[in-house]
Amino acid sequence: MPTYINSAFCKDCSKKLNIFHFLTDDEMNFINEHRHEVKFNPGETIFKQGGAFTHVACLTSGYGKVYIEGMNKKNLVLNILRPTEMIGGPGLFNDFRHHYSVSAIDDVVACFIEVESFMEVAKQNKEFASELFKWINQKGVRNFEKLINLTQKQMPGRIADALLYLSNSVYESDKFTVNISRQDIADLAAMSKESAIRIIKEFKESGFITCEGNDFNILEPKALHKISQTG
Amino acid sequence: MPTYINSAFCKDCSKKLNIFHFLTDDEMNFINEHRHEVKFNPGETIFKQGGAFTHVACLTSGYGKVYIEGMNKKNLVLNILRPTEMIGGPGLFNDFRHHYSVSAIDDVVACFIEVESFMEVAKQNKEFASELFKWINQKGVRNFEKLINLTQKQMPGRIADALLYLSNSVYESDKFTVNISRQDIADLAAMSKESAIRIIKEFKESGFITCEGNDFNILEPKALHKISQTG
DNA sequence: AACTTTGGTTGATAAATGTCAAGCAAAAGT
DNA sequence: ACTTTTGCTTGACATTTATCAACCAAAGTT
Repeated sequence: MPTYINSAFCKDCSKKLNIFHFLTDDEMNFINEHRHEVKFNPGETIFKQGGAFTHVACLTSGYGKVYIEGMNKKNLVLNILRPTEMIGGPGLFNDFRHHYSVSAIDDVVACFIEVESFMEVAKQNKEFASELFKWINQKGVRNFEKLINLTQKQMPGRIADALLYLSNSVYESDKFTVNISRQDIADLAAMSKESAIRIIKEFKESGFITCEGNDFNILEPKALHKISQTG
Repeated sequence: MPTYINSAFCKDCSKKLNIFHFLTDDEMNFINEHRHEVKFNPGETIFKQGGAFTHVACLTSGYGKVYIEGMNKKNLVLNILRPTEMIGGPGLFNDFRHHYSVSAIDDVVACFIEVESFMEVAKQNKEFASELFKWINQKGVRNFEKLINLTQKQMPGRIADALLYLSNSVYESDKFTVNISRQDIADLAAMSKESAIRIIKEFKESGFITCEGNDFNILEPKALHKISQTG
């Protein structure tokens, strides 16, 4: 089983990433020449917090977990990545270090683009640069929301947010089977694993959701929204 | 007393802002033609969260408070601005709304630059664009740190962070007199006013700081650092 | 001078949350 | 088939933190 492949052409995958929409054919080819693909096994580290920011990456298949390694070995999960999502971070154009880690949840294929080439294109192409600004700032808005959610809501509100996030943005269905652990859900909502389990149980008993093992079903999304709003 | 003035020339103030270092004279003049200054009284709103992002601003004198208006009328103070600092936010190149509010702490003069002109220069000048990317991502890193500090430290660690921030980054001295309220300090550390007061009292009793009213003196910065590290 | 308002402080209490320990079930290894 | 490990779950408990109420002092008002 090869861990280094270069099967797909950039253009195919980039169709789904609107950040690449404004590239010319030449620029697309340039990017294509400065990229490579890597396969990861479940649990393996794709980006390591503190490490050198040498490449931007793009998940072409599989799920990934983006998390900040915080204090006392505690992680804060920022988001769950699906194909096809780009992975960057605030080290770009800055200190060129990774400020979060990314690990493979299941079998993952990631496409790595050399950061110099990526930035060169960003400097050449104004539209691309604008999209990049937009992309970075969208992440920024999401982090603001996370800051408020995690500091001003109590546990039921935070778990409601986490479940709605998984349902709406990750698995895109009311019914979904998670491939992340309870600890990951807890790290998404910034609480202890035990507390997360207890709140999920409460939601189950209230009839807002069903949950057998890793199978979730959001029965009353409106109720969860309300809990999220209330705090 | 005029509230609309246009006294200073852009170039003077921009010397201190390294983001403007790479502008040509023409670009500088262009910015200069598309800016205006406004005076604010203490407490007045400079940027309003949710409002249209029509201008980037720069504090030319006085102190400002950047805060997210969260749930249940609770605010989260992101940082305290001093002259000469630029104010933007993740609405730029994105949805062109403000995602935080900014208010004047004391008498403030702010210089507003039209966002279209600002972006035009960013698209023209690659070096400026790079600096802008860097600036935005530096804010992003700081927000990551805030996310960890506020979700993974308990109150003493968070107050230690707040005091060190005020000492090192805002008033730039071990001895300083705050012009913000106890509530603001609490909002900086994401806790209730009463809790903030209590922790400050504990630090006083431990001999780490002195504090009479608004006069603070950091006696043992190392002790505060340790508390910040421990959580 | 008397009154009101505002921000700061304190104590008592209740609520929220984490920690610890134990138990359980499924999966993995031998 | 047995053991071991791993992740999930639950209960009891301790700690952290917010809330509420009262009080105080300074500053502003009448």
